[in-house]
Amino acid sequence: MRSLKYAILGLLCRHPMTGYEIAKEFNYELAEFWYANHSQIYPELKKLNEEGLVSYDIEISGEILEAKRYTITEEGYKEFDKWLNKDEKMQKTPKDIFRLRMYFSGNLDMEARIHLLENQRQQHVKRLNTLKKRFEQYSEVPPRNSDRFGDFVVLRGAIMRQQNIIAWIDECIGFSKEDY
Amino acid sequence: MRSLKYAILGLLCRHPMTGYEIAKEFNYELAEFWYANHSQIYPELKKLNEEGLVSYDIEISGEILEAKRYTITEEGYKEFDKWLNKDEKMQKTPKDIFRLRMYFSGNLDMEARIHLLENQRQQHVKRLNTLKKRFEQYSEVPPRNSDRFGDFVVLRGAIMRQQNIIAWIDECIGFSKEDY
DNA sequence: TTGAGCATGTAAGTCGTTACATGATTTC
DNA sequence: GAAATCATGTAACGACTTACATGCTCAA
Repeated sequence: MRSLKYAILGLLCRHPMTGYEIAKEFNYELAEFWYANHSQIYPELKKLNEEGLVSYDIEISGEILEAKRYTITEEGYKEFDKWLNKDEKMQKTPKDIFRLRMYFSGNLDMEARIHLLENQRQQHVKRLNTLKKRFEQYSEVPPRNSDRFGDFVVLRGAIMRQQNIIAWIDECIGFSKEDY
Repeated sequence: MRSLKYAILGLLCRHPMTGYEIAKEFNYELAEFWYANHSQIYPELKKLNEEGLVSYDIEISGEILEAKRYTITEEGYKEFDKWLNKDEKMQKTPKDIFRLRMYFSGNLDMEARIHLLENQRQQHVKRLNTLKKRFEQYSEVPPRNSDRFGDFVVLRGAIMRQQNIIAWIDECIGFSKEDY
């Protein structure tokens, strides 16, 4: 499916970037729904360049240190736009190790089960608070044709997702504590 | 991490199964949070057998057709139990192509964006209805030390997750339609 | 001068998908 | 007799992770 290809092209639509900057982006804002390590990004950029979808200029910092600043080409933009407009089948529900564990939780006693749930809950609450903090920067919905609109809706989605997981965990804790 | 290993061991804790049956399970109930194809399962079972975590007996249907029915060993159960009790770090948020698309939706005009959202919404509603139907079999919460308890909580989690995604999509549609 | 961050790359290995490959049994 | 389902396996490829490998720049 070459998803990484489109993730990179999409970022380059905004403005030219180096591989290093793309990697940072993939480990901060985008990390809510996409990520990649530099070891995947550099080869992909090389490939995109060979395919004529991006080009680059070399920038020098100090005396020697080189950085390749990549720009999307006309052809690259066309391909990205085609992808962006394409209807897609809903993706398979993602694998979730914690849910797998809960699926098998009949093998656990009450204390162990609740311990696992509380531990997971705590981590998700922490995550949620980070997201909420980041959300504070938006005093209103950004213009819908701006880049910030995209940032805004996925951040909102990430918050809702976290809240939902916490609600589920709370239900699970409740079910585990009740006596039947 | 060998997650597939533990998914298989967990299933075999319930009762002995053939590779074919495991594959079916991974494409029906478990599909809400785990899945694997037979091409991954057969080699894994072979490996687990070599490691002494499972054993098998050969069953014959008709005249010739052989099936290997796998049973978890004492050692296999011990390893599974150790894994099940282990606290785990919250997993990275899963990759989500539709969210990636929405992140870049500033490049789309209103009609195109809403079209994508409506299309996705429809698929998620359909999925939700299937899940709700499956949920009807539970008139009450199953005993918490039974296998059905695990089935129940993950199904409940899948329903909540679907509802949440739909709520997010609806918000996105709302934001896209408003005028600023 | 030392450490954090900038910057790029490759290699080995694991995980997962799709396709290839074969054949038996049951049900209509 | 045909089709669906049972049953098992391998091969090739692509996606992703972890580790290896190197060297520069800037600020404290």
